[in-house]
Amino acid sequence: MSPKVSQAYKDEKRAIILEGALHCFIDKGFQATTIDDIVRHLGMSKGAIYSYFSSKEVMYIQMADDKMNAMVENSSEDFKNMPSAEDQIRYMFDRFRRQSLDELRKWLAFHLEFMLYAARQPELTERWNQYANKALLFMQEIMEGGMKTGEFRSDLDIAAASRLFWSVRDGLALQFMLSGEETDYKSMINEMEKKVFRYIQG
Amino acid sequence: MSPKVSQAYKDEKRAIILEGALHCFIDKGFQATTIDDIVRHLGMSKGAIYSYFSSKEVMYIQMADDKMNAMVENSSEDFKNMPSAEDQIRYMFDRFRRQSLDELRKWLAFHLEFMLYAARQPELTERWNQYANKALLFMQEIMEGGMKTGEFRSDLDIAAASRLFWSVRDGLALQFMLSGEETDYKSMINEMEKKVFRYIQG
Amino acid sequence: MSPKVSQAYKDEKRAIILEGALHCFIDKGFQATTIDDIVRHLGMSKGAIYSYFSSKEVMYIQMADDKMNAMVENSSEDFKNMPSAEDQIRYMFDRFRRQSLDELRKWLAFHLEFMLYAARQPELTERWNQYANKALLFMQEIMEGGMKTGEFRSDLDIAAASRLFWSVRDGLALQFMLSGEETDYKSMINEMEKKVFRYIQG
Amino acid sequence: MSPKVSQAYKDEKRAIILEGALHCFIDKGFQATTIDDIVRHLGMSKGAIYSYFSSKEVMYIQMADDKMNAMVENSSEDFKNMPSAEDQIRYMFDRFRRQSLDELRKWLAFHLEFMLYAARQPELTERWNQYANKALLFMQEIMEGGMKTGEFRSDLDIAAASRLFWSVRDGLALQFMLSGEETDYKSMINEMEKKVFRYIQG
DNA sequence: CATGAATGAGCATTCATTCAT
DNA sequence: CATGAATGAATGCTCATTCAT
Repeated sequence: MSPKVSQAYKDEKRAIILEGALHCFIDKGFQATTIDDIVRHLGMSKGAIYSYFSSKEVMYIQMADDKMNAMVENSSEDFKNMPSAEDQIRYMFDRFRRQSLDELRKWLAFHLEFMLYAARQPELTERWNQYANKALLFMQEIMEGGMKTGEFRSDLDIAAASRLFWSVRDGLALQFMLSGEETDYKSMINEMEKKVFRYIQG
Repeated sequence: MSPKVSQAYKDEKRAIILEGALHCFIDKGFQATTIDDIVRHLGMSKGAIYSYFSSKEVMYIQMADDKMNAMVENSSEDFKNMPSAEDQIRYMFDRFRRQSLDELRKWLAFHLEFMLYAARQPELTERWNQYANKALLFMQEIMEGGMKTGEFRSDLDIAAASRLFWSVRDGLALQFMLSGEETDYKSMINEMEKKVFRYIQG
Repeated sequence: MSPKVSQAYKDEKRAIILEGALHCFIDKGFQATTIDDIVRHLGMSKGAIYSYFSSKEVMYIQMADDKMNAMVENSSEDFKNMPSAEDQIRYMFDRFRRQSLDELRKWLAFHLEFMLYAARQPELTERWNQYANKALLFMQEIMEGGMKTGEFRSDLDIAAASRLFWSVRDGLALQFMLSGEETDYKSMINEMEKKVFRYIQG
Repeated sequence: MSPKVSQAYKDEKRAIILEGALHCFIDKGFQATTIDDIVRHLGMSKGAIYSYFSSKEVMYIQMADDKMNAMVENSSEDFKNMPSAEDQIRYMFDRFRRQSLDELRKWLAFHLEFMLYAARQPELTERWNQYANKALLFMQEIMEGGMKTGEFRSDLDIAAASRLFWSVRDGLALQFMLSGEETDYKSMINEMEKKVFRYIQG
């Protein structure tokens, strides 16, 4: 498997490495994962990995970037034919509900570890903030839509409501990070959904 | 057969070490902090530290334990002469408000890093859950009190409300972990306070 | 049964590779130059290079060999129609003068690095010595010529004088390896030229 | 062997490490010497070495610095009671003669390798030039003394003569770097000595 | 034949922990 | 008891060389 491989091949390999590394990072954490762990998991040579990523950190950042972007982009796609803002927000809650606690925990562990990592490196903090803003704007646009159609109360503070939405989502996830039953989690999402709608619909 | 050093001396020294290590862990994170960092910060010998704690990890766990216990205990103390449940909860919000964003961020970074660390070690996960339950119970007791005095609505699901309280608190903190202004943070606490009371008072 | 590629083509390619590698070795040194540096500089594939040279070391040795031989051969060529020994030696000094300090430094760096490299490998030491002897003989022949024509003093110790010539040349170059002005260098060559002639002409 | 060791102990250990590393660097060259080589040669742990020197490069530079300074300083010491400039210069030649070819070769290999290394790093080039200047000044002072006492010819260009002295010394050493007999080397030093004196005494 | 992706031994450096003094 | 020098396994990364396509 060697020379003159297609760009598609390279892209795929790159994705495979990222996926394998992600698996390890989720399993043991970024700092605790060694390159050898990744090598072992992927059954690939060290050199191969380093020919696609110049450092463990670059891999990590790239991975976080991809994940962060995917989150907002995936939603946008599904929203194409949802005219109602309420539907859009209910869809978001559905997505939360669809994710199993197990998945949630892995996702959150990765997410939080990267946040802590970013908190100690100015240029990453900046990137993180851009992502956070993207998520906030995404919500604000939905809410703006809802206000225009009269679905939501007219005196809604969009910025605050958007923050509240994510804050509720993050807080909830954090509560169930280390313990809790799937059913309790789902029912709390329902509870939160009600509260959020009570708040934005007045 | 002299007592050599008193127990009090030992306890104090132990506390000093823990405090110095905490400073470093907050500053750079647990994994990134080296024993030499702590030694340098404390102006103490490596051997001294190792005679009080058998490993860096033991120090970390002990420290987290102390912090977690202190949190609930401190509140309990102040609650002695607060008969009203509403006052007690408002007091909690006051404590959140009194903490500067800067302090919050440091506190949260330590808190989250330890949570991630605990998530990967079963025996620590257990300990963490005990703490989380303690915090939940603490809130539940307050709410129970509020229901008895009629301050809160009678059909309140105490367990859910308690979870909601902490969830709101955590979510809020997370929102402001990497960016955001002090004033925005404070006003969101106020907003959350209103929402929480609307929820528990019906 | 086609000749595929002609020998001439191969020789040319070989020369191109050697030239490109030389550029890199002079720039960064042998050990510090990676095959990738050479590949990048030549715009050629790794495989191509390895099909002409079995290792980086072989390339290096070949290159040094070529350079060493070229040095003496070039001179011999130009000497064809110089009957006077004095002219021949003056011509050598002219060649030194014509080389800019910048060129000299690059040339010397390569030369010295190879010498150090050779010093640690018996078979290369041998080869180096053959070259050194060639250079000495080359000078001795000139001087012998000069003695026959009576240009140089009759009691000249040819071997010593030849060593002295190269020793003067090397020492001078070494003096200016890391610093010094072009003009100082040139004037010292002149000075040395005078001294050498005073010595050999008596 | 451990805590609260004296400064003398540390200095000694530092010197031992430097000496051991020098041995390896001379043997295999700086780049080719691995930390493990040094560890093996010294029978010491890697950590111990790194607690005295922060990197292999720092060790190398320190070592070169020491050697370069030692050269001039040693001579200065011996010159205290040598009133005649001629004696001083003859003493220098004696020192050259006293050094065996074997020692010379090792010394020169280290010297040249460091020079090549320095040539590629601006801040080291600077340091090297300072040393070279020191050596030049050292000679110039001797010659100045000789002119004052009338030992040397009055129209001597001190700067040029000083350069010539070192240039002769370096060129000679280079000639014998890879081959040559001890006796030839010694007799060429004698020859050079004569030439130098003929030059400076007129 | 040419290509360049893959290999993996090798390297400099770090750091938690130990233990001689 | 306290000290801090010593240890050495572990880690991230490099690069000459190979060989499947």
